[in-house]
Amino acid sequence: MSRSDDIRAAALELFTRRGYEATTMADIGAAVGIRGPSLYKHVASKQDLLAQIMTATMAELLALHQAAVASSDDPTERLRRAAEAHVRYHARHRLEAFVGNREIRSLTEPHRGKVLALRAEYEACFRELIHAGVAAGRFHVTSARLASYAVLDLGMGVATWYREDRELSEDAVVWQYSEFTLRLVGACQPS
Amino acid sequence: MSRSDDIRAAALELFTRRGYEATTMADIGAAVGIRGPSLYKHVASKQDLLAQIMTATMAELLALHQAAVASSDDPTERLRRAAEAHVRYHARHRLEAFVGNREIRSLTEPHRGKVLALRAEYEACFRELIHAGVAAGRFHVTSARLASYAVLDLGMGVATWYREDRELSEDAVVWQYSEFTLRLVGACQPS
DNA sequence: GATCCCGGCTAATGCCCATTAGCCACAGCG
DNA sequence: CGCTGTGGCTAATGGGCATTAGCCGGGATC
Repeated sequence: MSRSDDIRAAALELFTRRGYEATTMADIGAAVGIRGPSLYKHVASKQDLLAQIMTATMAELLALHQAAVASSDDPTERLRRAAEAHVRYHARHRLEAFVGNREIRSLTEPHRGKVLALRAEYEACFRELIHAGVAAGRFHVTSARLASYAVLDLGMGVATWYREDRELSEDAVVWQYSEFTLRLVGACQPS
Repeated sequence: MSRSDDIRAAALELFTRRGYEATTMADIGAAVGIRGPSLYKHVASKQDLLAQIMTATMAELLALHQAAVASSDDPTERLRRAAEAHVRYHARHRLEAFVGNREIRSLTEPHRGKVLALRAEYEACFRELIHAGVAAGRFHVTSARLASYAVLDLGMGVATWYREDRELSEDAVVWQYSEFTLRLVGACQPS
């Protein structure tokens, strides 16, 4: 289904640049070289397009997170890898991440609940990771909740300003930001 | 002009919750107890409402920043105060900050340029602050640009999740987050 | 008391949009 | 060669929206 994929990609691009509400089916059609109504031969609705993008994004993010934290038992190392996965995803798939974060309010109810649940689960994972580090005396923060918000927000910020063609490589950003994360939770000695 | 202020406040609330595109003039009118068309006795247009909100927000943020950094010569103290002002604004005026960050793409051209210029100026201030600290050997980051993005994103994140009625007081968030900022740039010894 | 204007209202206006209906070309298959 | 299904098109449907026009009550001003 190359056509459907093209359409999803075009929609993603437009949702990112203009927002869901400001994007019309005609716009999406034009981006793949057909008229608006023809899109309905490939997708159920505009809303469905958004739902597909957002659920796939959250599922992928969660899967990457699970894989990252499964690779170590050390709290610091687990958080580092989780932060790396988080930042790398937000850099590499910045369109998906951007839309995933900003268009939740445009999702209608059967889907919004699911996406919010996945997001809450993701947030809880980070909070738990930080909590474990604090309990082990490895991190030093007064509020694990606040620290987890901070760490998550760092990644989301990457999705807003990162561009592939800058002087900053993906690896550079990932490395720096996971360093920021560890400093933030007080896991690092100053180098 | 209490009425105009009420309208701006209602628009701000709705733009935050539903987004600019998804908010109708009728919605805004209903929020202040009148019909949509009657709003035009008080405001020029929906777009003008957004422009007023966004330019006022950026101007206020910049003014607070200037006041904060003017109060010290020490790089660490200047960054701390700038971060405090940044976070405090994003907590106390979270609606304004939220809309200011998310609806830039809904602003049409005469205004968007101005708001983007103000925002660029604000970002440059932080970058300069961090650069100065690095030059003085007080901060330790490989990229002042990256660090400034991180610091700014932290504040913007606050505007997305902060609520006045939580267990976390404004001061608690401000203090924690400015601590995060200083740790992030490597200005803190681990305590 | 007449006038004026402020701030409401309802009813257009003109447009845009998502989605549906119904048509057609054509490619692959029998 | 005919059939069928795929994927395009245009036209219609039904609705919503920002904005404008034009009306009106009522309080302030003279």
